[in-house]
This record gives sequence, structure tokens and C-alpha cells, in this order.
Amino acid sequence: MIDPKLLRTNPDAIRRSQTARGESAELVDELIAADEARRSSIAAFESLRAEQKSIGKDVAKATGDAKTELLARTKQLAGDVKAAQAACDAAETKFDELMKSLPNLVFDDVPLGGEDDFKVLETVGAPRDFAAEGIAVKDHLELGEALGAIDMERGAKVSGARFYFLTGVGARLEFALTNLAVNKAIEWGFTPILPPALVKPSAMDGTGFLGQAAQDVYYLPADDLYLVGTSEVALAAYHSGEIMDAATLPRHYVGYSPCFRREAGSYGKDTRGIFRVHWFDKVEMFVYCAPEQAHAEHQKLLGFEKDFISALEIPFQVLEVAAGDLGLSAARKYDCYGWVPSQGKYREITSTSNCTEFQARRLGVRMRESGEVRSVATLNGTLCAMTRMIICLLENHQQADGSVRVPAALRPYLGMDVIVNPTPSS
RNA sequence: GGAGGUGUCGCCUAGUUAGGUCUAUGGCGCCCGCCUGCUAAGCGGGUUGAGGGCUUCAACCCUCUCGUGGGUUCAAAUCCCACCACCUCCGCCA
Repeated sequence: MIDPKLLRTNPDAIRRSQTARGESAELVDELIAADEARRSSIAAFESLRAEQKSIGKDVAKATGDAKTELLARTKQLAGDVKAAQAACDAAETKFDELMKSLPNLVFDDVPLGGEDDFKVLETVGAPRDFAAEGIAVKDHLELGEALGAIDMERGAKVSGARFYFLTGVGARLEFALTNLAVNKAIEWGFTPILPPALVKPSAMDGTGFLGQAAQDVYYLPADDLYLVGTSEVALAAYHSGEIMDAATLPRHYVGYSPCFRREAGSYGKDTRGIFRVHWFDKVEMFVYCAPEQAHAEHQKLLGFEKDFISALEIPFQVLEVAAGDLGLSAARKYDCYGWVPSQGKYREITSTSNCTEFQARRLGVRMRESGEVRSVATLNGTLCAMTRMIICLLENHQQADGSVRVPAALRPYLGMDVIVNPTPSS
């Protein structure tokens, strides 16, 4: 949720943001009307309530006829108050609903346009010239199956399409990546957290995943719980309803959790291997900070992502996502796209968003600074999404004989310099 | 899953049996002042929180707030219902 005061102080800023996102600006006028209705109904209720309260005290003191008389008056008042309260609730509910459907304010310098209008900020490293090395590029699935690392067939047998087993060195790769990522994050000052992967509707909604993204979310009706699509959800809701001392900000958390995505609407897209799956594990960074610190924190998160990808020696590009492709909560988003040799292109492996106060306001996360209370800003960023990182590792570091070179940073964690074909087995 | 208990303003706590100055008691802590070589102790005063209004600031005003949400009533911390969290015991379980 954005700051409702903006409706009165600077509605044009909201209109501009809506236009940049390619969404209707009419919502702003609806909101202004709803805000006015809400405010006047509150004022009406409050004055009635004040009268009722003061008469109530007289009743307590009065006796005999005077009391009977007062009681008759208060009875009338009670009905009016009840009606005013109902009107008030209705107006508030309507306003809140509209307000919740309004996406975050996009920063003015975010590139305009949609999915394909991202801006490439930087290219780091260069793809290998496999042809010059005389290597026929294999994709991650071919490599992974040969190495006994990935088992898609049994994934489908047990759980269905877009499920997989990581086996042997595949499983070890995930453990190694997880430990490398978490250890790096700890060095950077993050507090590691293992968050729950099932959350209440309030957590899901507060982080903005129940809007247009709702059809991509797994829901357990018997328990009224959602499976998270990212640990961001639980990490953001972690401090919900709390007021934090400003001196304790910024707070850096690094979470590790499974991520569940229905991938509705992506049928037929990226169907091979583990690129687009219903479940994967991810190490995620999350930051709570004062709004004025948010931009600097965002740059830091991006820096950490670049550091991690670089350590794994994956060529990549840094993109700034266009306004029309931002989620509900983000005011700005950077993606890192890693090189996927078998596809001959860069594909998304990390994403970091500055959500400013949008999520914090929905979740009631605030800070107290010299007596003043206001919303914090939240930011999130992928450190390591396992499946996609494994794809990049296998493909970029494959060698002519089908083995895979292990980048130096990962060797101590994986315990090997090169991943070679195991002795054949079923 | 079954049985019982608990939830009050930072922490502890009185109030719930008979609904009404509860505009919530007291202690601890904290803040200000006095006193005092310094500190401690002592003495006096202040201290629920949130949202909104007004405003240069301060002051001030309003609403909400006794786990949450409903209900009864002129009036609810107090009565009724539902839910949530925690604790104890039983059962089940990695």
C-alpha cells in the first residue's frame, strides 16, 4: 500500500506511476472519492460517539426521573452510533480494497515499457566459445542425467510434470551452493533464518502475492494456508505488526526455504529440465531499513548477487526491469541474467526489488525514531535459486568429456575439483 | 485429536463473584526535579499505546485500545458466542 496522504498531496505522482506501469489512472480518482467518503464518515461517527460518551457519564450519576429521561435519549443515540459505525466500516472497507489494488509507486527513472523493455546495465564476463574449444554443447539435463545429478523421469512419476529429484552429486551441489551462499551472507552481516514455507493469508496478502499473482500460488483449503513462492513472504511477515527501534535498522536476513509455484499460464514454456519447476529451494536476502536507506540497500543487494554469480564464474548481465514488468510491490527491480549456453542466451537467475514502504504498510512494520513512528522500507533479493544456478554451473563449466569443472569458490564446499561421470547404474 | 487452565497500559500485577467517574490499581523500570564530595539511598512529580485533526514548534482536541472478532445493554476489562496464542496433562508422531 502506498501512503494514502499522497491522494491529497500529490495525486499526479500516482497517476504518472500508473501510466508508467501501463495501468489505468482512473483508479486514482476513484480512490480520492473513496478517501473523502471515508473521512467524512469517520468524522460523523466520532462526533456522535463523543456525545454518547458524555451522556453515559450523566446516566451513571443520575437517579429517579432524571435518569429515566436520560435513558430515553441515550437509547436513540445508541442506534445512531451503530448506524454511523456501520457506514464508517463500509467506507473504510471500500477504501482499503481499492487502496490494496493500487500497485506501488514506480520510481521516475525506471525504464518505460513492458517485459522486453528492460535496460541492460552491465555485462560481466563473456560466454565461452565452445565451438573454438571443439565442444558440442550439451544442455543441463543431458549433463545432469549422465552425471547422475538430475532425475526428471522419476520426478514426473512421483509428483508429475515440472518435478524432479536431485540425486548424488546433484544433491551435493545444492548443499554446497546453500552453504557457500549462506556463509557469504553471514560475512556480509546477514542473520540466517529458516522460515516456515506455509503461511497464513495475511502474510501472503501483505507481501502482495494475492493480487494478480494469486493464480500462481498453491493453497491448502483444509488449513487455510498458502505455500510460499519465496521465503520473502515469511521474512517480510516476520516483523509484521511490530514497531522497531530505528537504531536496530537496517536489518539483514538471509533465508533458505523451498519455493512453490504453480506456473499457471506457462504451459509449454521452458518444459525441458529443471529450468521452470513447481518446487525449488532458494537462498534469499531480505532487508528492513528506513525509507531513506532503501536505495543504498538495494544497490548493496545487487552487489551481493553480482559477487555470488561472479564467484561461480558464470557470465551474466544486469538488467533494470521496465515499469510495466514490475510486480505489485516493487518500485524498482534489477534482475541478473546468467548465460545458458544450450539456449544461447541470458536467462533470469536472480532478482532484487526495492519495495519501499509498500509491503511494510500492508504488514504494519514500523520504526520508532526519536518518538516518531513511521513505516520502514523492505527489500528482497535472490542470492541463490538452486535449480537455475545448477543449470548455469553444469552448462557453463562443461568439458569435452561430459565432466564439469567446479569453480574454485565452490570446491571446498563440494569437496571436488571436477564432477565426473559415475560408474553406470540404474 | 481429548481434558483443563491462562491472556489487563515495557515487565509483574489489582480489578472480572453483584456491568456504571475503570478517564484501569499498585510495584519494578524509565524520565524530570530536590537532596547529596561522587554514587547509591531517600523525597516530590511524570509515564499505556496507536490512529487522526490542528500546528512553525510546543500545547491542545477527537477516536480506538484490557488476546482478536462478534453479540447483549442506555452503558462491557467485567455478561454471552466464536476464534487465536500460550501453559499443563493424555493420545499420536519425525
